Amino acid sequence: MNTPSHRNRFLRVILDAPRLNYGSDLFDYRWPDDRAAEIGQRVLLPFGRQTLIGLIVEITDTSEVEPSKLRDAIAVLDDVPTLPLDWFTLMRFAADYYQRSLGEVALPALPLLLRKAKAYRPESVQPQEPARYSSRSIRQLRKKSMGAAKPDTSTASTQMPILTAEQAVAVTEIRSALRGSEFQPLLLHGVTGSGKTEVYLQALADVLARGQQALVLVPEINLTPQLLEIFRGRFPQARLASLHSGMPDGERALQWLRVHEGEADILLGTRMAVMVPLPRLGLVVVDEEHDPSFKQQEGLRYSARDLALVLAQQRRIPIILGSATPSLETWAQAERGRYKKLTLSSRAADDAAGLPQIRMVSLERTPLEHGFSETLRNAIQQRLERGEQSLIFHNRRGYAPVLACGACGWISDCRRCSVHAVFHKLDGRLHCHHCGWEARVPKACPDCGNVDLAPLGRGTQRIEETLASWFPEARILRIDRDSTRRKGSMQTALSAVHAGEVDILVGTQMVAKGHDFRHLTLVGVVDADSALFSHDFRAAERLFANLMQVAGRAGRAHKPGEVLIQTRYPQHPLFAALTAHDFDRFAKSQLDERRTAGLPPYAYHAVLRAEAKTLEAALAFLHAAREIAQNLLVACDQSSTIDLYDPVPMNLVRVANVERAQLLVEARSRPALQNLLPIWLAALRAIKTRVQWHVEVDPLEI
DNA sequence: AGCACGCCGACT
DNA sequence: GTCGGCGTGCTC
Repeated sequence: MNTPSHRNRFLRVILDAPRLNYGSDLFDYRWPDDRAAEIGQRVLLPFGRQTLIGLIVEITDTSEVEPSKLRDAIAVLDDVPTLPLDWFTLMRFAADYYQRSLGEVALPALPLLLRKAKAYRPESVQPQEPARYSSRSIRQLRKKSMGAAKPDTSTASTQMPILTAEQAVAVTEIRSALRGSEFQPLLLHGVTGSGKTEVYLQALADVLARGQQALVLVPEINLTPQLLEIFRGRFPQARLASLHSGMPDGERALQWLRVHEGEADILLGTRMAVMVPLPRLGLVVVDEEHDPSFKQQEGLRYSARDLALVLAQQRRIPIILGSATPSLETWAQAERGRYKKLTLSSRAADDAAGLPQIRMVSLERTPLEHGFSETLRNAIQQRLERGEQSLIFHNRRGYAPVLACGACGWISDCRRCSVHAVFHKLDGRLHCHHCGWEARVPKACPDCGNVDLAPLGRGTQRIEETLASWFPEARILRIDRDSTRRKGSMQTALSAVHAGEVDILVGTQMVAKGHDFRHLTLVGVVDADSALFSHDFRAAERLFANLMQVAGRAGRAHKPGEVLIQTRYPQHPLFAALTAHDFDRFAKSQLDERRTAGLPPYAYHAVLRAEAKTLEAALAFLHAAREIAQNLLVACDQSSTIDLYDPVPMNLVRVANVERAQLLVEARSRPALQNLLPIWLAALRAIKTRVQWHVEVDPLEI
């Protein structure tokens, strides 16, 4: 409603409507100048014929927008504290760095309930007074949280364990960094079991004592309950909040609000937690900082680890990056002295088992039976006899990666993707792990009618079957995405392992992460070779991290652990470094290679990806884009700083009937890359094309 | 995201 | 003749 008795100001807002946000995404609305409004408040707006919630980013006296187009904002919402300027600073950084608009970054960072205009209805008020809007769902949320707020009276022991000398040094350094109130990245490099968590806990105790908040990021949803429990036991008085994508909307909004309002002291969460406003933030912890899960793989492709560093820098506070196998980016920074390196080289005092013994099982001359060497099979047998647990690690779910016809060569391919469909024996179906396509296993070969279709290779289901036939008396549990699809099933499975109700655990990457199995003394890796000669320059880094992580599951609580890794290349230098537990050596050789080849962290990558119905269309767009970039580089004399590669089909060229291609941009200078991208993308947006495209800055896979 | 506009095939 | 397919473009 227009109120002619007042003069107008203009609210400049960003909106939660992604496709708008290409180019400029600011919209102006009229707002009477006698009514409260400030930057960082949410505002209810008429937009087309719908009502949306926007975020005020500017308040001005003038507007460039044609007056006939301007409309009145409906109401400024004050049901949630105003978003602070320092939060906008981080959102602005992320938008600029990842080449998105502020709206695309800032609005999705808010919980859905705070973006739902439908929940807002005008309240009946005095005549003359402007109507008030208050959201029912937010009020319900607050009511619910009042009821749920239970003072924790548990008598959990809060005594600090005795630290190793290295832990003590690390804690001292972190304490001094906390006192310094300056940006200080600390790399906590410690093998599994070396007591990184205890160092975090002592740092957190300090932060809590200072009345500050801490943000703790973990890579996996599954790791939050375990760590929350540890925090709760150690800090019974602290107010804990957690956040991950598995949470229902209401719960998410509640946790977010508690943190934003300063009502929570520790926020433990997955990558999204880095986007939460924390008014009293004193410390950031990124656990398993090398983990690829910190990089979001769709939408805004941000690295939560990298944004956490920016956050710490902006707020002038320390940040702890913890890992047994730091990313080479982080390692290089530590080597240059930009991050302070804190090393925990031995297993903690309460964990007398020492480092697990890692042995390579050469497959050069050994005959395999169902994928197992005699050595590995005997080792499992031995554990069964001793009543100890074994973990068989295999990073492939399903029964067999492909089903094939021996007669004519037919192979089970996905109809919509350029990959094989995986044979799942349990449901008798073929599954595409990329697009979700599935079909019944054909009774006979679709091409020649042969009824003998054979599974080729193996997945976790087949390994489980093999072990069950060899060890019929053993209790075998498989943990992978298929077995843990139901909510809570992962926790149930983990409890069974902890309770000693499982003899042999078969699992994918999922079980390798952070879970501490006390009775596990053997880890077997069925096939370590598939990543060894990959074209992806980060494959070795990932393989080393994965193997080290899974090896870390073996031998805790006074029982020595053994790790057997089957390979056809036992002499490979990666394995030599692995068996010696020598990350430093591995990192040095990798960094030397990267430096020579001019790859990250000595170069900076961005990729332009195109998706279209035909590969030709995608490639044609990329060729045009390359031409534009080339001209821009010549114009600003940067041709020698930035290399534009030839557009190529992506490794996985077709997914869900969409053909994909990409163009790699490699820069020797980060600023040069960041200067090129905005002008290049502006030019690309002007191209009229039906090709879908996006850029990714710092891609993990190219 | 919604929603309107607009330009071609197949139908009560 | 109209109904409706979804490509294109706009929303302060």
